[in-house]
Amino acid sequence: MVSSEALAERAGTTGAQVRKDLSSFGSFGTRGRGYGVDPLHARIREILGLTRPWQVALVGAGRIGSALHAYPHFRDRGFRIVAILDMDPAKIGGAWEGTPIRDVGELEAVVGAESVEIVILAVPASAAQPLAERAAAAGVRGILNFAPVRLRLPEGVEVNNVNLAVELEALSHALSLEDARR
Amino acid sequence: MVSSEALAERAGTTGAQVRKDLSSFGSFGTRGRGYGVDPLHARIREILGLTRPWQVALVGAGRIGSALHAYPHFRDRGFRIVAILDMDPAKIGGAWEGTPIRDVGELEAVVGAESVEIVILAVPASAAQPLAERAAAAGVRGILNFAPVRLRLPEGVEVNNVNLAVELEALSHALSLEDARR
DNA sequence: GCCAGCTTGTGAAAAACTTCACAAGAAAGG
DNA sequence: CCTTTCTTGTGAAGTTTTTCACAAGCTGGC
Repeated sequence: MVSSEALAERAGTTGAQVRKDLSSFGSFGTRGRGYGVDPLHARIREILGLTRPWQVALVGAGRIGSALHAYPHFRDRGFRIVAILDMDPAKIGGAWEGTPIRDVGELEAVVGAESVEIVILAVPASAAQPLAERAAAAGVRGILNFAPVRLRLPEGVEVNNVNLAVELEALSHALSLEDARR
Repeated sequence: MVSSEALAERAGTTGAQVRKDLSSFGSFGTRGRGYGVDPLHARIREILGLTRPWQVALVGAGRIGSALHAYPHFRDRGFRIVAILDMDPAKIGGAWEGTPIRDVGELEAVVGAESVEIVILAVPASAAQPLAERAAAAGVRGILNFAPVRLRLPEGVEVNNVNLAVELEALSHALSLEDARR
């Protein structure tokens, strides 16, 4: 068992916050005892939609793509990278750990054939928008976008942006504030 | 010139929000016209602390480290990766684009010699906490942490976490919600 | 020089989120 | 079986953030 307070300490928040958040998905704690770790874990996996695997295509076989492909926590949580696409002829025809790198021109075909629901976009900023549009048109439901552009896509396509420069800039801002306070 | 509404559209928010946010740093728009692009850009760089370069050490020369080192937008914004550290003897002694890869045992020495203020931590989860502590003790002020652990550090050290698995999980959650609505 | 048309900056209102605080319930020990 | 101890779940209070709405102010044209 684990208490809301113990969870809060690990997550960097308060017990009340943890309880409020969890209670919005139903009440599965036990008063006086806390939350059972296994049931809680199972429930969170359910809430996050991790109880079934997701078919993922990796678009962009550059350095970021390479890092993401090797990232063990994706596979752990049921994200299956079923295809890798790139536009560089030097890379097309190669393979990463058995998964072939295919021509990005085949995007639509791959999405259809492999029932791809999520695309990880790890391409240069200039290539991102058209590729995202093609993926969306081909039926992809979610895009994890590493390109530093805000994608404009039709309603119904979920986009999650990761902008590495912004993360460093946030640090820079925080440190500058410190400096200014002195 | 650019209006708050135009900025808002690009950023995915509202004009009122943009104006409130900007006004908290002083008023540098012109009524009836909007904001001058160049002054606005300069002011934001100032606010983010990007008017001077930051000395950065990259700890972890794996795939993520490699992607980050090659990421052009860091250098663009004044983040100078002045040192690369790793624990793998096969990598130590090598170099990336002229920057030598050094033994992570030299962390403290490097931080001192190069006046490193920011560390990018791109190491496995198990190695992150001790390395973060060492960096903090050596005088590093900010850490950009890619390891999926919550670092516990003394007050005054800024930490910014990037958790790639969480980003995909957020997508998964959003798509599951859609499914549930049907 | 004045009027018309825009757009900022900002109080006030509304909404969202967090914290407080405590009744309700569960378990362990006697 | 009763009492003590602990921790959840949740209304209410408090705080923060966002939206609304409009006076203030700039610019261009006449």
